[in-house]
Amino acid sequence: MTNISHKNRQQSDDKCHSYVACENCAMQSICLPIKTGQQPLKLTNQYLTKRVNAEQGSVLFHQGDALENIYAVCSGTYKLTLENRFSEEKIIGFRFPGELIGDDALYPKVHSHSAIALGEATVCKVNVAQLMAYTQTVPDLQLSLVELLTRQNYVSQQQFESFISKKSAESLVAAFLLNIAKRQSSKEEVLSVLKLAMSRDNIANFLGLRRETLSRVFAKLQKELIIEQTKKLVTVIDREQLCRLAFT
Amino acid sequence: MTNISHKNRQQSDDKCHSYVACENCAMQSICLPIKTGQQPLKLTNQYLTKRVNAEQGSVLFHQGDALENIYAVCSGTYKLTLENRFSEEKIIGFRFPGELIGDDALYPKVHSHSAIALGEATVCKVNVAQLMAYTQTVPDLQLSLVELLTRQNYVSQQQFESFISKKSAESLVAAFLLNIAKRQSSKEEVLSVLKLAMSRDNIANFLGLRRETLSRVFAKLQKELIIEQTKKLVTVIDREQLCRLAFT
DNA sequence: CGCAATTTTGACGTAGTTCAACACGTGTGG
DNA sequence: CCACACGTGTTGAACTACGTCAAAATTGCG
Repeated sequence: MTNISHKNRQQSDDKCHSYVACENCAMQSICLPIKTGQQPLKLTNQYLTKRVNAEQGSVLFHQGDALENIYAVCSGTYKLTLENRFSEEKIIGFRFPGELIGDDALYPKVHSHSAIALGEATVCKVNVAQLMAYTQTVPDLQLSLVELLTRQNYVSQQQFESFISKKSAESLVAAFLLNIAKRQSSKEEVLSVLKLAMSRDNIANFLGLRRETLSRVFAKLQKELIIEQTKKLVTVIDREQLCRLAFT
Repeated sequence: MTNISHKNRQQSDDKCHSYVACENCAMQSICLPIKTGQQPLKLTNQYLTKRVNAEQGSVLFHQGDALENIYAVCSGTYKLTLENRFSEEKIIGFRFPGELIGDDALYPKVHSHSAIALGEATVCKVNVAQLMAYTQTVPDLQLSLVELLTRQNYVSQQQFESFISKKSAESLVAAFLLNIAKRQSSKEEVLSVLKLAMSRDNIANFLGLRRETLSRVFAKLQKELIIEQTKKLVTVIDREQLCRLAFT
């Protein structure tokens, strides 16, 4: 069951959320179908719900849910989790503004994981049944869907390859930070101060490390003046060194 | 550059290759477009080349090559590899009959890894440019392509999820053997004798272990009467135990 | 402020790596 | 035909990175 809160909560002392522009969103190929020659708004409104608010901890879908919608993050961060046979949580990914959630369920029509907001967030929602209905009649939309799928396949592949080749805890962490930096940056502009919405436990869980190990790695990187950390903010000081570590 | 040998080499003392049936192949949705209402042969012949022979070590494409074709394995086994900045090989997957190769390059149009035959093999070849040209005019083919992509996305996702939950060497090996067994088996029939075309070094490389560690794990599994190994043949004796180990 | 959750630090155990030696099969050349 | 190299796989012994356990320090929140 989808479980999004529409309540407009007061922004806490978090910085204001920055919303990603549609032009930088992975969903754009099916949200901005200008090529269709139809009124874009009129068409997309049939299956697209824009900027739905979600509060901390709210769940877009649960592992095992039938596929109803796919989502694009507008602001905030989501974690994707698997649940062990004995209800241990395993984080298999994070999603940042401009990235898709739930699209990997298009084939078996069932979500293989859960998606949970880490803090307040907003998402755009695409109803799959309605989208599919439209692809039947609008050929260009189908083409856009192919494009979306191939791009997404590529993203998954990239992540897989970056993961499978890492060995030491240090290189995992380095690769993680660089990956986050890249995904939070806009095109051509490299971000060096990272807001991490997730806890250290979340990161350790995702990377398959113990929280203690992660803590020690961060401490080491800080001591070597490669990064600077102050609670949820991590600053990349020596990007080159970090790259070197990531590819070791 | 594609690099397939058409020479009909004498079968060595390997067992005869078993070719996968098209009905069990991941490519079927675009190879058997019976729904198109056209002469299937006439249509698919435009982009499909069936059962091309490839010899041991031959390369379908290199990491960095521009995408020309995607392939389905008919017989034999392929390894997919990344090359390190200093030419160490990292194996990121194996492909068995009925499975696709190169499809993940559909988006950036460049292969992110190499595909190399482990022994003699045959593949079916789909020319992407021609396929794409046809999808423009044959809507059902486009739909089939969407289906292929979503299924493939799903497969990647599954593999990623199995990988990211980092585990002991023993459970990695157990999961690997079960995975191989499942992929080499046909529907509903569980295979217990596995022909491993890849060397122990290949497996160790893929799993991120040292060859010595892998050897010790195999020895332990054999001592505990869970598997039986005679060079390239591995027999799963106690499937249940193997499952238990895989999920630990 | 005060309590709970998160993060860090230290001491110690262990799984897997590293290094080195050996065993086996296969191909090559004298 | 044997000698030798070479690729592949196995085994033992020492080493090390990460996990485990326990406790302290810091942060966040009512």
